[in-house]
Amino acid sequence: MPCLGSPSTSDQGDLTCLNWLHQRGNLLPLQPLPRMTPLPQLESQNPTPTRHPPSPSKPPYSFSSLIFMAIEDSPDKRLPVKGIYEWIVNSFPYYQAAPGGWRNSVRHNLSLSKSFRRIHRDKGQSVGKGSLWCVSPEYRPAFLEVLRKTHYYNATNDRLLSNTPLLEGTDYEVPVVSGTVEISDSLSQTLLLSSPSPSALTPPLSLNPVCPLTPEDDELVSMETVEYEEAAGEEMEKDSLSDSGYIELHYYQYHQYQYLVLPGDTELDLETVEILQLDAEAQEAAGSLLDLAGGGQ
DNA sequence: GTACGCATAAACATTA
DNA sequence: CTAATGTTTATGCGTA
Repeated sequence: MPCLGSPSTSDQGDLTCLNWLHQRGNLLPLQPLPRMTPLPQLESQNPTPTRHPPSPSKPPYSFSSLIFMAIEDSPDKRLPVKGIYEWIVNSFPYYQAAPGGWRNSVRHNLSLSKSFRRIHRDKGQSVGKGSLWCVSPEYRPAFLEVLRKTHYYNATNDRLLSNTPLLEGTDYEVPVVSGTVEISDSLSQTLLLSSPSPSALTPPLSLNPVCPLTPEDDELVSMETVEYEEAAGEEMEKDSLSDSGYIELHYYQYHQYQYLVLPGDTELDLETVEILQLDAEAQEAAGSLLDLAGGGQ
């Protein structure tokens, strides 16, 4: 599905689209990152840095945002912890020299935040330790909003930033989204149109689940698999059914209206969908969305 | 003063 | 056993 909102005519969805985010060069600082203390291997490659303070300062992004960007920047929209580490280190040299505690913070965020979901690796594909992590689709708009605000703050406060200790000497501005930015095919499939509601907290029902819980992806636990295994009485991951990926898989968006299409073509309005999402999360391992919908099918 | 979000540290359990 | 990973608790700080 193409990016709704007619990219050629609409600027509205630009910042909610991740075209700028997906492009490594756009996501990351366009200029070499300044650093406060020399990083030998990098300094040797760039012996004459321009206008650089000696050391990289801390990026203006929270750990949650960093994790989000790392996952979003991955081809499959899912990363192991190690992959998240690597992305952060590669993207923000601050963390190359930073004490190791930030890795603890990353893991802490992954575990504690409802924004991220853990996916068990397939046994056959289990190369390396641990699980893969993805972004919960319903939290993606909030992340985008945070990044957008960070972007605007940085983009419109250059002078202020230069006087702000936290950002002093940094160039972490997320580039202004341009309508001419090329969009990869895979990303264009996941572009979402911002909700008509101005509220960033309103889940704007992405067109595709960012957390790729697609049935055809045999590396992940599809909802069909969940239902099957639950029916078979096998022990399931605690919150797998509360994963709104089931809902997201059936999202369609028609112009400004969004519907949840339940199996059986039952359409619900946005408000009902949101209630259902909340209920689904509150009632983890709830047996049936149809039951939540009030008898349903 | 309080609540909240975030960062950080640490202890502990699990797993490859 | 070791290291990586994952969970949980505690604490401090800044901000609304």
